[in-house]
This record gives sequence, structure tokens and C-alpha cells, in this order.
Amino acid sequence: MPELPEVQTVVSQLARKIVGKRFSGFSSAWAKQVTPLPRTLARRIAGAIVTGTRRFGKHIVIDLDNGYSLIIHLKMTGHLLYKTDENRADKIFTEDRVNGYIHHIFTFTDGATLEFSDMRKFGWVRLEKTAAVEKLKSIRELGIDALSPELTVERLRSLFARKQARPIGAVLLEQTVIAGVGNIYRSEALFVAGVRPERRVGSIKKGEWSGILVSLKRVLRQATRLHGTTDGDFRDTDGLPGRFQRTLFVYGRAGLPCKKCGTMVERKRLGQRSFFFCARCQQ
DNA sequence: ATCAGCACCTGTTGGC
DNA sequence: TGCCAACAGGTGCTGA
Repeated sequence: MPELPEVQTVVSQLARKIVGKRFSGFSSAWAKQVTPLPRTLARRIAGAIVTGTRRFGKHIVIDLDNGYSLIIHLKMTGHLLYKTDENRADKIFTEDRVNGYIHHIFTFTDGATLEFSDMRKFGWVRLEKTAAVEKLKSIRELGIDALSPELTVERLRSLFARKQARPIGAVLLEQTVIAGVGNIYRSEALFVAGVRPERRVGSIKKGEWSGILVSLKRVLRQATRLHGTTDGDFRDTDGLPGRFQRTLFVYGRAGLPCKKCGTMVERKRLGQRSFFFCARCQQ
């Protein structure tokens, strides 16, 4: 679920909620996806104060004042819920789908908790020396961030140049080329750009690249403002759903009329993932 | 070097 | 209604 807009929503909210707070501990009921072992992790963060939060692609980083940083990946169904003594019992946190799968709990000295829930158990938590964060393989190998000002049309074209034979929709998912785009926003961005996802990179005309870039950035920025897309699972740190789902043009809308031209939206697959498009609006 | 395909989990949906 | 296969927003590894 969580792609750039959803992860950025969590990172921004955490910046407001936990910077300046002191961790008191950590406990886990699913140690498989935690590095180092939970007891060691707990010992290393206890007493440390949060100094900031960052995003690398779809990775969440929480920096501490003791030289360590937490790195968290939500994968498909992960959530980070921030609860205080005041709101812990609120209705928003009672939903089984989100609250029924809490595997890890970070505790703060003021009684607040940061709780990691993940139905499918794909998400993970790591503690690394802050200096080692950007050396972590999955972060080191990330391409340029999709919302980076340095991602220009020229840069985009040169990055895609060695992928001539591949479908553009498949390359957009590659985190090593452009970081942050997932299955929802590749479909949306290519709809807005009027380009079919199966198109080979080599067939994209010179003039189409700027449309693709502008569309991608616009879709990601708007989705971030609306706290992402909730098509089932995603919730922000307050347990609230995103609001971009109402704005989706094609994702998840197979068989429904295109919002621009009324033609039925279609669904196909690239590899193992589905994508959605309008055969009339996209060439 | 690249890339398709499957594996990692659990829940939901759609077809028969 | 019941069962089972297919599928779900992300990556990491394997082997061609």
C-alpha cells in the first residue's frame, strides 16, 4: 500500500508528534522482521531522544540523539499508529484490520506509544548507526526521489535510456531508477500523461517525456496533500484514512467509466502486477 | 547485467 | 452457501 505519498504522510506526522520525545523501550511479537533482536534494539533506543524523521523512497527513518537511527518499511499493509494516554481508547484505533495486527510497540517516557501493525507481516524494522543508514543496501540502491527538484525531463530521459525495450509502466515501479512510485501512482500518472503503461520506453516520443514527468509529480504531490490513498488498508499515524482515493482516475476502477471520456476503464497485467488505463485517453 | 518469476504472509473476492 | 484459486498497494532472491 504505502507509496511515496503515504510514507511522506507518516514521516511528516511523526516529525510533529515524536521529535523531542524520549524512547523508553520496545517490544515485539514478530522478531523475524526486526534487526537487531528486539531486546538489543530496545536496549539501544532506551533513553534516546528523537531528533528528526526522514524519508528515503518508501523507507521511514527516525533519527535519535545517541548515534542510532530506526529504519522502517511498511511494505504492503504496515502502519505506524501514534497513541497517547488521551487518545489510546478512541474509536479510531479499534478497527480490527489495522489494530488487530500490532507486532511491535515503541514506548516513550511520557506514556505515548508508536505501534507497528501489519496484517501481512512483510514490513520490517531496523536499527542502524545513523552514519550507516545511507549505506543500507535497499537505501543505497535507490534511484532519484520522484519528487526531487533534480528530477528534470533531461534526467528522466537519460535514466530511461537504457530501458528502451521495457514497458514504461514497469520501469516506473523500479525503485533503483526512480524512488517512491508504486502500483497506484504509476497507473494514475500515466493516465494523466495520456500514455499507456505497456508502451515500450523506446516508443515514447521526445515531447511526451515532459508530460509524463509533470503528471507524475502532480499526482504524487496532490496525493501527499490528501494523506495518500486508502483502498482498504492504509491509515496515517492517527489511524485516519487518506483521501486521494476519491481522486483516482483509473486505479481500481476496471469496468467503471473513465472520469474524462466515459469509456470503460480496463485492467491488464505487467508481470505480476495489475495496472489500469483508459484505452481512449491513453495512447 | 538484466529481468521474469516466485517467495514472503494473511485476508478477501470471485468463479464454479 | 461453500470451497478454492486468484489476487492484494512491495521488495529480495534465484536462476535463466
